[in-house]
Amino acid sequence: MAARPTMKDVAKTAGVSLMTVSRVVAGEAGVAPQTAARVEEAIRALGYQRNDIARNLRRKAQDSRTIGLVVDDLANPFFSALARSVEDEAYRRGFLVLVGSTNDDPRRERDVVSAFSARQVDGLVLVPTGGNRAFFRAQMARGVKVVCVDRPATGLDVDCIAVDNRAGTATAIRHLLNHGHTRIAYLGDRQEIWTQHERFVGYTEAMTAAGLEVDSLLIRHGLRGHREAAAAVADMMAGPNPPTAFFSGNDLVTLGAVEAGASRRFALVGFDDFVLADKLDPPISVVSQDPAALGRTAAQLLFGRIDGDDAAPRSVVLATRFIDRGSGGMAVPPAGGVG
Amino acid sequence: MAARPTMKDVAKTAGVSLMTVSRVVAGEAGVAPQTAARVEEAIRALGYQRNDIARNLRRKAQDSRTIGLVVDDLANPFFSALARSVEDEAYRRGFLVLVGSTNDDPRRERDVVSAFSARQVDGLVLVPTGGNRAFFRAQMARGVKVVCVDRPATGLDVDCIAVDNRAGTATAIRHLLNHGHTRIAYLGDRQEIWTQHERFVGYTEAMTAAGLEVDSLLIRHGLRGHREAAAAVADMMAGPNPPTAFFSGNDLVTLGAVEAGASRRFALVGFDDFVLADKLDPPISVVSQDPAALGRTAAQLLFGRIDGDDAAPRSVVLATRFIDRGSGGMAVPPAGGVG
DNA sequence: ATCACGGATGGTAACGTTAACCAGCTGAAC
DNA sequence: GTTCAGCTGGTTAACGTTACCATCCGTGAT
Repeated sequence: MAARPTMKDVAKTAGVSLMTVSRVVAGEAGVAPQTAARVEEAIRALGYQRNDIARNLRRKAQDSRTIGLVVDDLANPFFSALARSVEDEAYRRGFLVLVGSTNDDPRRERDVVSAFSARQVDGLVLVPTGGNRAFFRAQMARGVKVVCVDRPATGLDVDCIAVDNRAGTATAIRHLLNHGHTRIAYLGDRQEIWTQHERFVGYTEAMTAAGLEVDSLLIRHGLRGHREAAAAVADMMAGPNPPTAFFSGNDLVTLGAVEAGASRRFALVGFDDFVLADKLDPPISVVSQDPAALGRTAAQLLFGRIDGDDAAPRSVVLATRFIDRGSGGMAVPPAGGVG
Repeated sequence: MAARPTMKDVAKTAGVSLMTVSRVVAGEAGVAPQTAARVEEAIRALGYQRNDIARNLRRKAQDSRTIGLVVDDLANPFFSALARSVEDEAYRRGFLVLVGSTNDDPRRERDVVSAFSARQVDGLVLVPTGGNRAFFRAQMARGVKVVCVDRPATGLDVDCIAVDNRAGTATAIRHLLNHGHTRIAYLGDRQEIWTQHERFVGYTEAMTAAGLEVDSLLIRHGLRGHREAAAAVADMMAGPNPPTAFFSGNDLVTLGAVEAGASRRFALVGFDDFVLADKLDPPISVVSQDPAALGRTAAQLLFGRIDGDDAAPRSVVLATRFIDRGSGGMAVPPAGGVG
């Protein structure tokens, strides 16, 4: 409860001026060793710690050594892995990280980013919701550097790190086609989420390229979480002429499909790798991406910007990796099709 | 790049004094509606946003509306679920959250907490490494409120939220005993981690209570991550007189055991529930705890402290839940023991 | 003895905001 | 017409730090 000691207190105790204390604390040259020792001693005695709020205010020209990290949901393994690698990069550079989850809600995104910006963050690693275009433009005009991860910010001229969602999905679909599947269902989260849209386009393109029509009865968007996904699968399987294979647009949806299809009734390939995918029966084939690499790259790009890199916005596309574990070959229909 | 507008700029544009702007921005009464409107207009025109760094400096008596969250590893699903619920509570109250991972390294913990404290956080939700006792005492003397989660801070008089690790473990061990197992191996992370120690004690007590000797060949501490755990299992199973059952001290170790025992060669019960545990073959029985509840409770307690609650430190113990999925009944030895 | 110089230290003003007063103005009551 | 209350708005001084400049002292050259 005792008021925190300030440089003034330290100065009084050490019998020197405020400025000398400031110099010692900042590790600047130009202080005699004995004087410095006396100051250090006073600092220890009082338990003094610099107030970085005051410091940041005074030297506002410099950066505040704080960044903001805004993701969809911190509890999601994909985003938490990403967050950890952003935090590691920040720690290496002596930066602090403010975090916020948006829940894919533009209003909460706005709240969070606004609060971060009021705290004078130097930059943001952002998984954008898709809203708040004008708002972000205003933030960037104020000097806040922004780097998008996982999804680009539509209509915003910023750096972006993401994977090639279309190509990754197309590979997965071709894998299913090669196993003889033609009735391949698509399960995805809300189409407004850029990654989901891209993956759906990849699905459509791969199907069309194979000369197949996309059956709208086999398409489900807007699946939030595994429960809804499981229900969608059960629903489709109960209908007439069910699919023989499913493509799932993210890890949670894949989980739902696994729950619904524990009895090997259909083939399944999902986007995003997940823990124990290889230990299931059958092991699940996936399109895998590396969230830690995404986070690391994003952070590095952001710190480059903070250090003054003002080249044109970059767009980094990382590759996905298809991991064939066998689940694409289940329940292959007899040759000849359904005619 | 343009310098951020300040209240001064807004005042000039609106043709009022600085104080009037401050009052409008803070939403204080005592400003005529028309004047306020003029100020609002200027704010919009300039894109003004309050500088909370300056604000916090001036009103240091009040709190800075920022808390720090320090966990072992943000990428670990357990901690990320906890983090998300802490963040939700903070968001509801208009607080910001700084995060840091310690990697169970007291030095990094110290770095991170020190930086948070220099930023004048009002409180900390902390998963303590076990080191830095004196350091934390100093921080708390400065007025930083601390609440520990998952593990108590030994020798520190602070609030703590954790589960009953001994009782949870004992339940698991008794479950295995009831299935006829007597050679039950213990696999855990570093014993210096409080939870691991507690779980080991629970194991020992349950074994002794059943009149069984604890065979040191069946004990492995210090397993960091699933890979080491899998190797430990393989090693034990290859030895003479292998165990018929394993208890694993955390989720990652359980994962390793699953990897090593995919072929149902032994019984297994683990601490911490995990995604897909029920979809494995066999489904894995676990002692489950609720990380979101831990985080929520910790945050609520912390905000209570920040709001002035200065009652004696509380210790909240949440119950664990044993989920029997069948993996405890595998490979039951023939009655009569090993003689 | 004087001067220039460099290293050490101190004084002062700012950073952007708010707390605590204080000064006008209006209008109503006497 | 004076007074006082009530409201609006302004002035000043902080918060804890650092940028900038001034001062002081000892040394060596002239």
